[in-house]
Amino acid sequence: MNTRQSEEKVTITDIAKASGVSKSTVSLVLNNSPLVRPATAEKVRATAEQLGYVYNRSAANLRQGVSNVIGMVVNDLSNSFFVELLIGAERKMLESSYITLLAHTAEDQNVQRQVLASMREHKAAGIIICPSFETPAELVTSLRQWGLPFVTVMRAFEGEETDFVGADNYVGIQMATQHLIDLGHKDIAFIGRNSTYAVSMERLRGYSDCLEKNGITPNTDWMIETAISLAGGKDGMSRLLDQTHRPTGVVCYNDLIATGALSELGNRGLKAGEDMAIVGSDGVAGSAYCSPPLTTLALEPEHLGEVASEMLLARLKNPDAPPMKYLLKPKLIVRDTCGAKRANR
Amino acid sequence: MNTRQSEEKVTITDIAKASGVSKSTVSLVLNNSPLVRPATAEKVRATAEQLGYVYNRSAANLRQGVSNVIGMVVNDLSNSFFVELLIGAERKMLESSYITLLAHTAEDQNVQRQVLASMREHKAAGIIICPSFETPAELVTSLRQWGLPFVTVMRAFEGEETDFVGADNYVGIQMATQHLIDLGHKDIAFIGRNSTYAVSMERLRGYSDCLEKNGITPNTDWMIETAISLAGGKDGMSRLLDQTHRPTGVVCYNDLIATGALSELGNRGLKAGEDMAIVGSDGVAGSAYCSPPLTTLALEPEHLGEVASEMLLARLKNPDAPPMKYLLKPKLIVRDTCGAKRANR
DNA sequence: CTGAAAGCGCTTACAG
DNA sequence: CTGAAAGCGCTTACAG
Repeated sequence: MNTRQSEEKVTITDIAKASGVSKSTVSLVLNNSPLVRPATAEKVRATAEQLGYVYNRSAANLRQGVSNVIGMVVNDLSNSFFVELLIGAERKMLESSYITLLAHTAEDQNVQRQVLASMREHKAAGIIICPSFETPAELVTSLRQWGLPFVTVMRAFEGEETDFVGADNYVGIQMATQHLIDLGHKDIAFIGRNSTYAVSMERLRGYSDCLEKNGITPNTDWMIETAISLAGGKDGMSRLLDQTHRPTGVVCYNDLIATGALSELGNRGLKAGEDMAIVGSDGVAGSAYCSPPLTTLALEPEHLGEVASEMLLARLKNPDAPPMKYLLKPKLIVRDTCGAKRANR
Repeated sequence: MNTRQSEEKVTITDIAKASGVSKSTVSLVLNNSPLVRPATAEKVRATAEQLGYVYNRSAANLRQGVSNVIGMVVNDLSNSFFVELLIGAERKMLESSYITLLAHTAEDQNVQRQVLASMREHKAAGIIICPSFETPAELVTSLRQWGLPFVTVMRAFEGEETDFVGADNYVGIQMATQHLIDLGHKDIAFIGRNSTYAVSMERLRGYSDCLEKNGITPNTDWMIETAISLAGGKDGMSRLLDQTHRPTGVVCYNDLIATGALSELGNRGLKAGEDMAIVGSDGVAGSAYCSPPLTTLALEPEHLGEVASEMLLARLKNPDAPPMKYLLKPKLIVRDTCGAKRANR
């Protein structure tokens, strides 16, 4: 790269002059159009390089009416599940020469509104959104009206058919619950009930239905309402352990809750997998390094992120295709906190 | 918002016509210029709203030569330290009405080069960068040549005076090591040596110097080289425990390593804080929920992220100010893995 | 305080 | 395969 010229801004007009072709041809070359003779293209590219040319995306965006940025709206980056999802999605986008405009809403509706508006102003080509708590279904209407393609991740909008990537929460939690039952547990609690949050209710229902299917009457005292966080998990376990009649097993809403619960167990000198069986959900990278290693459900967040990107890319190519859905079927990862390995000895 | 009109794209020209002023005035109003009479501004704003106007940033960027996006280049999102840093930085930027273009390099030089080039094309107003492993100092030259303001986070460039936000690694690790020595340990190992990585060498030096200052001869067999990851920590601890002469305390490069080490300890039926004293570094949110809770160094990643944003914002306001530095002094957080609480009983 | 005019750097039909 | 021309929607001096 020639350092001197790169200081002054060089445009396609300069390249055109220097290489003896028209602006149009330069533009075509820059966009890898097959219309240009290879020899010409090569010459143009060499000139661009030599002049220290930098493509100006703002100009292209203005002209074309869209940009090559993809908005990524994430509700909770303090949960590694969403971080891993973000990593997968971002990597895939980069491979397709898009770049990610990130916004962390921290479950705040106002922030979500603000960033979405900003992404619209930036002429984002599309949006991947993990909606924050209690996002009204009208958001879907707005996004459509704006002509902004989007795929929804993990949290579906009630009554709306949108492109969606998620996991089968109901089936997953049933597998987790059944696993505990198969190990001989009858007194099983659930930590992470959150009535304002559809996914929580879905998982709770999976837990509850599974108990009933096995002839066990669900105990509402054991459906612990907490914040979805490490602190919430710890607090939830604490409240559970303070009850006079303790359960022997616990299904946790997710790995964050499970990790917090494990921590409280340790504080009380109790051992997961021996004194109490614990199962999480999500299969976050850290779950394998809990002490003891956490039995959980693999939801493959990074994979889900990649799928979300691919789906959005497909949507951009084909705006009128029918709504797409990807529902991952969780797999049980048996590690130590459920006690299965001990039981097998 | 009027739904019908928002479908066709309305521009400032439309607003100008509809409200009986010139384009210039509309532009001034949109940018909150004090030059416009309040009554006029109000009228213009109402018209804009009514027509369903959407500001077109691409046009503004083209005209102004810069955008309102800030590039955030992060080396390792699988380390919560950087995630928390990102959260802090992003929130601060949003408050200042910037929006974050995120790139995760996953310690890959090629990806880093690619995303930086892309951010340049997008006319990013500035960059916050946590450089990936072995980033050559020439990157600084490029960035300067490009006229792209940036602040470097955590990893400084050797021989380059750049705006920098980081922590005093040397002093921090000495505090951690001294804490173990004060608890009576003499045989202290270090997990997370990585000779290609300056921060690791800095922390290793803090550990080593602290031992010597206390009349203890450092044992190179106990300076465990590993990947900086959960797996690396687990593996490092495993190799340490396989040695015939085991240490009684371990200083870990960071919380990721410490968490992995804790996990291996648990697998072997050993208890941190009793059979082996462990200290981490970084003070990631999850460190409080390890089992047992991790004694570590508070580096306040979220705060560092905020500081990085503020520093970049200051730099944008004042391009010619001398280089700025922020070096956080770590604080020791005593929890359970060091055994101090037991010792005090 | 407000308006008329120029121009930022691209892309895209349209000719040839 | 290549060129001339128009225009995307803003902002910014410059007048008044």
